[in-house]
Amino acid sequence: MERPERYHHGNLRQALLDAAEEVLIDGGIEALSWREIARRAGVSPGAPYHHFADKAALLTALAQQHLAELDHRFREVCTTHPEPHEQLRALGMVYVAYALEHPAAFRLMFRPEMGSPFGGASAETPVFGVLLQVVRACRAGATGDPAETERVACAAWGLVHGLAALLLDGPLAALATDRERVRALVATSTDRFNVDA
Amino acid sequence: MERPERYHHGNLRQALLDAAEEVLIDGGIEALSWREIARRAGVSPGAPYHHFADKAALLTALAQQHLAELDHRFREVCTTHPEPHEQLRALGMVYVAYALEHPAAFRLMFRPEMGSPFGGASAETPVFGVLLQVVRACRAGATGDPAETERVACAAWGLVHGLAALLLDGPLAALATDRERVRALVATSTDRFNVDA
DNA sequence: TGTACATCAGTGAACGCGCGTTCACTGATGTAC
DNA sequence: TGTACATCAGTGAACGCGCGTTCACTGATGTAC
Repeated sequence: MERPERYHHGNLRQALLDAAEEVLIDGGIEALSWREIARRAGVSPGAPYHHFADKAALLTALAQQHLAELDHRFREVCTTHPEPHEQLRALGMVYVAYALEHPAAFRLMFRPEMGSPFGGASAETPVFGVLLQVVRACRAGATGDPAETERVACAAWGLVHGLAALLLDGPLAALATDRERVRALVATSTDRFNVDA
Repeated sequence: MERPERYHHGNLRQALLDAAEEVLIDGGIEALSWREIARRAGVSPGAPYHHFADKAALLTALAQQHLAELDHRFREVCTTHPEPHEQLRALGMVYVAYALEHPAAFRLMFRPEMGSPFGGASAETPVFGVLLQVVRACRAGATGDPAETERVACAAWGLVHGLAALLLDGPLAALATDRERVRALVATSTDRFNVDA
């Protein structure tokens, strides 16, 4: 926020990302213009080009930053909960909570023009990688079809992602502010989903 | 498409909606500008104002048109399948299929700036109304908590909505073209979700 | 330690663009007598 | 059936706007000697 009043900002790259985050919070995705971001960072509209090739590059970087944070929270969940089924339930809660906590950023990650910052659905994919591991742990020992395991992981993701999406921009928006009802909805959802082989 | 070459178009309102649908198909939501829609309808940029208050009104009407179509398909499913659990499975398939068939329109319905054309999640809500009815039928006879029934319906919606969203704009996009794998994924998802009381 | 100079990271004015919307207008249509 | 006229549904030029990006520039920094 503070104007630099000088050349050589120091770390304009991160400052731009922070400014973009601010814009995202204040005005949503609509407000996310190159010029507005530069304005917030207290810098001329040409300056960002020294750090990002274009607007898309900046937004991609921002989305990836959030993705990394969500991945971090996922891993945390796994260390604080011992049992895989418990982990799964907690992951769902964390996922929906993150979406409600950072609505605009969450939407940004799934904008069609972003080209899916996740990059796919494999064990190496951030966020999904953790989910897949936990689903595998739930099904460990059983002689299940690996393809089915993957489908189950995708379905589990779909479940919580759908809840998040409906709460943010869908007909469940009215519920989003009631933390307890959201909690109950997510609990019902995950409890009724059978991961086991 | 055909230029009118005359005043008094006849049914410009629907022609504009058709043109907007075309734009949506060809260029996605990004391309959906007021001027482009008028251009496609073969009409000057001022003309649409006789039929829609502004751009938002046109887009809302378009979204509602799709919503009505999806609702129609939902009701069809209920008449062609006798058993509620079967209906539920079929509804999931239809929902995801509609999203993949009309990707841009599906996205449009859930754009935050659209203010959710659904309008909520009650028995009167299009699409969800049918879903709720079917979930109730699945749980008929049991002495379940009505609030739980509603949560289950929301969860079921979340499940298929999430799958659709991940297939359209998420990490499952690569799967979207493989109809058989999509089918299997949706089947796994719904089969593993327990609606019963 | 001091100086010369290349490089880096900013400025700010300017570009062309397509946008949504307005407005005075005009031709076609429908109605009253 | 013919005419006068109000109303409806278009035209197309114009508005101001903010946008992403470019560009010649300039001040600050770091390095070599």
